[in-house]
Amino acid sequence: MVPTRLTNYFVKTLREDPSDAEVTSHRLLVRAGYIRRQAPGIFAWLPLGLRVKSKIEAIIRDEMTNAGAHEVHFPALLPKEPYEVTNRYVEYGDGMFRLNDRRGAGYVLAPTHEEVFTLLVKDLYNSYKDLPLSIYQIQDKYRDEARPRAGLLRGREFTMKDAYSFDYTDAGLDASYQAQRDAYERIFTRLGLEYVIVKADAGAMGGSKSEEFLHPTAVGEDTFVRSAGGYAANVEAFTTLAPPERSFEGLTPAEVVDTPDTPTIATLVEAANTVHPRPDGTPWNAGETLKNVVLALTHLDHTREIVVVGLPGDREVDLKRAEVAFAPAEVEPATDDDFALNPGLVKGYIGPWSPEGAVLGEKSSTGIRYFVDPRVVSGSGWITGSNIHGKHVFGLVAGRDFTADGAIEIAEVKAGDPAPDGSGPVELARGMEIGHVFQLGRKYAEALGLKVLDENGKLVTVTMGSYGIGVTRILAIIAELNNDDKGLIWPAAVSPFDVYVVAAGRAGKDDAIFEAAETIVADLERSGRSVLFDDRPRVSPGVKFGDAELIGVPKIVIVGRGVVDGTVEVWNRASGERVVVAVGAVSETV
RNA sequence: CGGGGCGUAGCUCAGCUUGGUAGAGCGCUCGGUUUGGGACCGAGAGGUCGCAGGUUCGAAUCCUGUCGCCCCGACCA
Repeated sequence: MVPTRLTNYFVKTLREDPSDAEVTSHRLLVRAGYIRRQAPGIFAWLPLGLRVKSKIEAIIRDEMTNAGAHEVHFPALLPKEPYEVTNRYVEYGDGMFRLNDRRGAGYVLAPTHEEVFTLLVKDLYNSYKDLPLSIYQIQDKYRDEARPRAGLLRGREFTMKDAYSFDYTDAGLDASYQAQRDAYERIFTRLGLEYVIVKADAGAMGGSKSEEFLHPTAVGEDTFVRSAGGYAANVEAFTTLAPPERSFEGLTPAEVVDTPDTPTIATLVEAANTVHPRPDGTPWNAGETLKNVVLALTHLDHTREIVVVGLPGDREVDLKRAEVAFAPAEVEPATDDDFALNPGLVKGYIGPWSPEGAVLGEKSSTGIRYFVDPRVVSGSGWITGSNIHGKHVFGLVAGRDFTADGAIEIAEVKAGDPAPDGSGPVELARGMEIGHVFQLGRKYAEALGLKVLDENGKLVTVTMGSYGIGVTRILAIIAELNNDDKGLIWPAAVSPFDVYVVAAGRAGKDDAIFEAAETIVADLERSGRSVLFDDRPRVSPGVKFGDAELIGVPKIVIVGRGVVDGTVEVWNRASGERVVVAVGAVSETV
């Protein structure tokens, strides 16, 4: 092996932080000469960056092989037709880069590759005997993000390992899914990345099961919940633990009460305690009111529908959860125009019931669909609007006085809410998605006609899984996690080089230092270590030490003034510890 | 798409309020001194001040427009 010498390696470190980088990983990767920005969210990779990326990819490949998956490689540039068949050409919206060739034919820069993987298998396989199959690639993906940010953490071009499994039975899919999931656990462990496996929303993609691997970090973009008892879920996938239903026995009848000037929950609670205190004297609280929120859904066919959702007054609507609950429709708060078009809704005093009868629900006077939070169980009593301006109704009981068109998970999740599996209260945390395993089911195979003959000679549709890992995002997260005020500190598993050798002397005067350094570098290379050698002849030691720290190779060998005594220093980048070692003993010490 | 900030040398920035022939530090080239924590001296190279209009005898500076970038939010299989 030929050692890599700084005198002719393609790397330049920057003395100051680049002005357009704010996040630590972005700042250091640019400063230390790993990447350069080309356009927002698009980066060029320099030799150091490529080496780290290759290390990560090698670990992924290794574990993909262990999981029985085979590597293939698709183009990033693909014809648009497969994406039209599954309708993703439209559904992906502005997020997809689209372009035309010279004849006007449509192409896309692939945001993900489900379609072409499916078609490839369809092209080659016809029999259940060929299944199961897992294939993967490591390829650049293109997504025209509305706002790329934080350097590599959310780019428009990024490297992803995407794997796809093909089975002809549901049990087979479960096994393939589990194999990938296990491989992910091994990969993230080898990379030294903490992760939480959370239940993810699977609805929109038509699949049955989905889990995300989140790395818990404050810079994360996803909010998830977890309990001490081991439950973890994306907030979109969190399900509410509903209280038990109660009998109507002994419940007082509903009562309309004057509550002027109480358009908000806070004013309502205050008024309730004044004008209609609870018989036993304990104060009413916001959680006992039923807040009815008007939402506007835009369906795929662009029709607009007004719906009302009832939830405890101490909860806000979480629009992300709402999007999932109403998918594929888009959700937004109702506008003044919506209210104008629905005079049956008395703003500030909306409720499912009125003295004249039901106001909300498909079968009510308005016909507006009405959904409730799962906490609104049969037998629960509420303070809510009476659809008369300035009046609320007390003791309105679900199941007795009103019914809804269904329960819906739309309320915000709060710290302390009980986990649905009974494992205790949950806490909220931030995380960054680093992997996603997904049972796609038969959606793509169905759309693209991927079928095989089974044991009985019957055509069956194949069931699929897709499994992604964000390679470049992982690189950024590792950088984000491993640094100090001097620069990067790579874990050995992904460091661009195993050892960094500094010749701390001046060529021409300290030739013994350079000769000793050459010997050490050769020894290290012979022992199988990759070496980055700072052999710059006339650079002062301070600059060399600074660059060594910035670049972040975990083991640094300083060949300098100790050479006269036949010693050098082995410097641990992470701990800062330096130990003196005989020149001949370096390769067994580091 | 909404809010904020910024575009001046390779990099980081000053200059703009109050218009008058474009600056600093770092980096780069040449010569010399220096070498265990980002040395120093001397001599250089390098910028149509994002772009386009306008005001003015004169615009980096004032006005209008436009493009781009960064951050926050919305959005994000």
